[in-house]
Amino acid sequence: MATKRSSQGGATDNGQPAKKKGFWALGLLDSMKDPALQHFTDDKIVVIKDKYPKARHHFLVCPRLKINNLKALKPEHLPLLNHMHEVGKRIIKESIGEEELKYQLGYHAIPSMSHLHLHAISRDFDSPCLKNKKHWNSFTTDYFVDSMELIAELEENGCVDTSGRNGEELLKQPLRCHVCKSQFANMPKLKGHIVKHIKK
DNA sequence: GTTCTAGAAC
DNA sequence: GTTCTAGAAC
Repeated sequence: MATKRSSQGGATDNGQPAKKKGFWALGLLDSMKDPALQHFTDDKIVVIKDKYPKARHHFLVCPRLKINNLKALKPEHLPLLNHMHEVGKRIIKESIGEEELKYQLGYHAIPSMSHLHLHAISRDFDSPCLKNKKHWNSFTTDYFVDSMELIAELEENGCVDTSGRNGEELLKQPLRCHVCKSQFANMPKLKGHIVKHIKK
């Protein structure tokens, strides 16, 4: 067999160009529909486990309503955002259980995946899937938009404006421990360090 | 979002 | 020599 990379997402391999540009960016919509990945659902939202968790506990809270990004948010979405926040908080707490891990709830300023999704993630960041600077800075710099702050901004201004943040810049920031702010030259050194902050 | 890998960094 | 990052392809 001429084994190229096995095509994902049901694309055929015989020159059938089922591959649109950025097809992967819609993967979240497929994951939402897959009962095997659904951790919790109600009439407003679907909660799935992140396919590549960046910490010991990592969930995505997705509204059933189609909302493309933070820019599309309007005051009418506030009840939904509050609901996502509350359910996300409950689920991450339940998942963490007895462990003494903190957590954070929020959105990426410029997400890679289409469709709005709230990250509910424990703050150990102890995961083999957390591999590079972009991963790290997307959760530990202002690239990560805190859910409560986002809700407050929408309440005050009637919209969410992330144009003040330079996403590219934030992702290139030096690697710093999120607990003690120590700086590290590379990912292995950072990862070796952060586990020391986890109470066992 | 991930995987792969060239070449920079060590 | 090996480790690690970062950019292209997917």
